[in-house]
Amino acid sequence: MDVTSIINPLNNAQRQAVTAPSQAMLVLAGAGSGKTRVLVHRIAWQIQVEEIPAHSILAVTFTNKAAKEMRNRIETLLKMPTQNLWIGTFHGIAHRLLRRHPQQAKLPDTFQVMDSGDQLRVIKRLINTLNLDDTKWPPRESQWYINAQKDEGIRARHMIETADLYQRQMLKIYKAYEELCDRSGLVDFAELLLRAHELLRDNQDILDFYQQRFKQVHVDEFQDTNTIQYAWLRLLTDGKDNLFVVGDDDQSIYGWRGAKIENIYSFQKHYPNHQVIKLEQNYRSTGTILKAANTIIANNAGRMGKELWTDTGDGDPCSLYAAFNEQDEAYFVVERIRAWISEGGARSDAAILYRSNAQSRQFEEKLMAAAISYRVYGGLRFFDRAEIKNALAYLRLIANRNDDASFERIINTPTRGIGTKTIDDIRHLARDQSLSLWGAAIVLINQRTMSQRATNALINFLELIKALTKETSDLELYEKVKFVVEKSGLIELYQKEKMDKGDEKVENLEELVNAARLFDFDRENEEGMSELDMFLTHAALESGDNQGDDFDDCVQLMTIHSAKGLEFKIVFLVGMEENLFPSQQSVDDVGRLEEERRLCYVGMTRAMQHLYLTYAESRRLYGRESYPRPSRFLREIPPELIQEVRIRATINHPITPLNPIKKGSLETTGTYKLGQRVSHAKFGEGIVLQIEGIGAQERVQINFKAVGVKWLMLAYANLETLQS
DNA sequence: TTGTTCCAGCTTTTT
DNA sequence: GCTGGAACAA
Repeated sequence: MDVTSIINPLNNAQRQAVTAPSQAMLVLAGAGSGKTRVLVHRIAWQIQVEEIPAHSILAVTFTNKAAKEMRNRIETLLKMPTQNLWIGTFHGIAHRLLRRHPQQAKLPDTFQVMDSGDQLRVIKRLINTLNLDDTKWPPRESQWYINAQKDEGIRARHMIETADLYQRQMLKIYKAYEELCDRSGLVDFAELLLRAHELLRDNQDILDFYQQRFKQVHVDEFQDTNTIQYAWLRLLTDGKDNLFVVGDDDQSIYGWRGAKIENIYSFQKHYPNHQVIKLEQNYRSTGTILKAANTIIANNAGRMGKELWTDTGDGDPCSLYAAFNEQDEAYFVVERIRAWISEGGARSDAAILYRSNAQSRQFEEKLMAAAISYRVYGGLRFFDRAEIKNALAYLRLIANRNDDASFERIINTPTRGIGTKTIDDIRHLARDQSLSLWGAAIVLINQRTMSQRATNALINFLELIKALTKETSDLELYEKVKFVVEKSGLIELYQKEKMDKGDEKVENLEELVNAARLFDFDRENEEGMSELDMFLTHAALESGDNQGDDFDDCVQLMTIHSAKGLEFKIVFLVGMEENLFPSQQSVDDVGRLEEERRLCYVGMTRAMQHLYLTYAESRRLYGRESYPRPSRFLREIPPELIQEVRIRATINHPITPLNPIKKGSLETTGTYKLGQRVSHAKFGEGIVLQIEGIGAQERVQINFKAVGVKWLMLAYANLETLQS
């Protein structure tokens, strides 16, 4: 048997992980250390060497992209297709289980998946129906609350009503929401996971079946799992020590949405026979970048402990640019990118990473002005567009009449004379009699209590849906979509739209038809599902790539969060300012601050060859000028790894009376550097945090061990420098 | 029904 | 200070 292709490309630690006998395993994989490679080769090893049938292997990821990439790489390595191998996202796998066992999961077999936008709309409606003031009980907050409960495995019926008004109200909404979802056959993302967990927990035969089927379970990005995901994994692997997880506690940046870094510690408790392997050799970045990142992350407490290293040399120092303002910052970055391109660098190898999306604008403007093509990640995805969601809502109503979310969405889109009054009546009747909106509409018509006009309009709508259902029943999927898009009146609606947007929407609808035509059933084949159901599920679970075309060579703009897992030759980490990064809302809480620091670590380790850090001394934020201090993370980088870029001579400093002295500049004086340890006769030992002013006005800010942070006039302070 | 005005909100995001 | 959504007027 030829195993050299599986083994040869691996270093020692990787090889150890890949070839280990079946057992619980925790692979702590640092950034750029070949995490995916280990997973891919491990699975290939099990199939080819340990002769575990592919259908007995499960691999779970968080994103569709990661799942796809993993499957492709395994197929390339093994030189064979792997349809039997279960690789998918937590949500995708959970969905598959629910489709296979709808009765045991207590779901109608027409159930549909609802994305978070749908969920929000449903909750918004619900709050209105409950006659609650939605300014006092914002739908977003309720949505967050409900999902947080579900992520912890808590159902409304598990909760005890307390005296707390907030809790009582949230519980009321949660309850009503659960009822509505059950009635409509709607399943949100968190529900997929929770149901799948309950399915296994409450049906011993099903649990036995899958426990026996899956000889090996692999998990990618384990540090991002939440409570219910981990509980589900434990059920599947209960008593079998066959859970292989790969993760990096230092790259846990999704705590705010329920990810439990603690799962890594729990894993070690729950699987006492586990083995830990650390992957610390980095194949991406220069030694300098790694050193800087290592030093920063070392400030976090409670780490598993890892230090990245490389044998490819130090490379250039990291560059730091103190911009005058956010305009100057963007100007600087674009100039550097221009230089990079003129030296033969590819645009797509350059990335601008920021903490929050709002920061992208200056860079877009400057790039546009410089005629450098760029792509901003994280906008609306294809299946999230309103026109697409409308078309899908028609299709969903065809597939499941009780889908209230879709019913509401399209009952008057395009407008067909069904007003708020009629819709309100339907809603209340539905709620009073526990009917779906569709059912309530029929009752309402039969009651003959509405005006003739409203009744006719409503009848027309119901007839339209019935007609669409009937006339498309024998059509191919793409013909169905085409028929619905045209006959629903959506095309017509958008054609009439005056602004330039209308054409685009029509094009998108045509693109939807095309997507249906290209939809690959074999790949997605799930037993018991119609083509339409499969397509709708695909739309909900994979809202389309916001990935740019790989063909386009353009500069990449994205948040640091969305850059996780990617790498670029040259990276600009911009807006390195207090209250922006770390975010204002995270500075008061140690845990959240540490997550920001991990985010910084993630951002820095995206860079392969060169890392630029920039901050602005003045920034317009929310319409007001602010004078932020440089990010504390900058101070955590050893100064010798940083080279400050100064092109200030070419930039005119407008005179701003508010900012007479340069605040928070990181430039070094002759004697003192940031991070320099000093000693003061009265205050004792401390560390230089900031330096400002010139000559006799020169002041330093020092964090004294004994007395805290103080500003001192350098001329009088008589500081003594200490070795660090 | 459409266009206008007003007002809150303002990290990060995948499924 | 800008944006998106909701409320309002015509």
